Amino acid sequence: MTKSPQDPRDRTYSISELAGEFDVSSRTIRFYEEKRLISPKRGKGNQRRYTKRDRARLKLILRGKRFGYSLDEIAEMIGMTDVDFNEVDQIKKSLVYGEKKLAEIRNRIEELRLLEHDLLNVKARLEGRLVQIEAESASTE
Amino acid sequence: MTKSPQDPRDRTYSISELAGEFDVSSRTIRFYEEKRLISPKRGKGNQRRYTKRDRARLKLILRGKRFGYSLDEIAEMIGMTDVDFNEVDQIKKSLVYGEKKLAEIRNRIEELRLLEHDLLNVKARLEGRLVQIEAESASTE
DNA sequence: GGGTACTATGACGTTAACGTAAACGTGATA
DNA sequence: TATCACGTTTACGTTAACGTCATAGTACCC
Repeated sequence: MTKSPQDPRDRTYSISELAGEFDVSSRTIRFYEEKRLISPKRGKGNQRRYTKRDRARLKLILRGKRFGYSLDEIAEMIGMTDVDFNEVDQIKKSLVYGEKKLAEIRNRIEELRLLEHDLLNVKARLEGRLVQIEAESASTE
Repeated sequence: MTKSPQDPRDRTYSISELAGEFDVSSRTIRFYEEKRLISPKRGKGNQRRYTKRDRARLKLILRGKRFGYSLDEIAEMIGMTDVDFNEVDQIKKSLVYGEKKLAEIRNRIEELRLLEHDLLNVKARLEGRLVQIEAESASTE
């Protein structure tokens, strides 16, 4: 299986296509470019063309944001995926950094479980209270 | 088991105690008060005294922040825990809201798993590359 | 080739979430 | 009672992350 001249995987996107898909403004995407988080090529008339890879990157940025990471932190994380694939030291550093991030993520998952647990408790108490109120009103009818 | 006049559970905290414990500034805690996220009583000389309940609330606020929730969103969530315990409609509304939040949390857990997965992939590729480099250098020694 | 819909580049505006500094009160302690 | 360490309010400053123009080029369609 080789690539034909017009492989569908070579598809690119305009800025507003991506903006629409991910529900952010074009300005936002350009802003990410200013901050060097993403670097699309330019096509006809100097317009930005985003590859699938660019698209995946944007997705990652937005995902990071949803977890409260700042753009600077995300830039670091992304840097990790852009390691010069030949520099041994770089690779080793990236692995260490990656381990840290993994630990962080696992921590967050744990914390979310705790939060879920808290909310379930509140819910149980509220439901209990509802039953109680019903019982009371039934006894006074 | 009843409460003695000086039950240790009645312990309160000063603002800097909490600030120290949670590693935020006093200003930050006061700011949360401005935004009505927390409402400590005042003690001697008009100083803020935080109960265990206040402390738990602060913890919740900070946890929410770590997940990228804005203070306004956190205010809403907290509102849920302060429901008037006698208003049936309020309780029902809170339950619906709680369900939404639970779904959100479960989504986030899923997304974090995906992120973890992505990072593990990157890691595997980097490690593979390391082995490859070693093999190359060994063959040219 | 004229309209219209999209895009690019500035540049300034806005908002949330604090930081920082001033000016002052309070409480324990030497 | 003077000196701290800590607290209070008020107010202005700062930064990240965009929003919102204005101005101008471009592209596709009839």
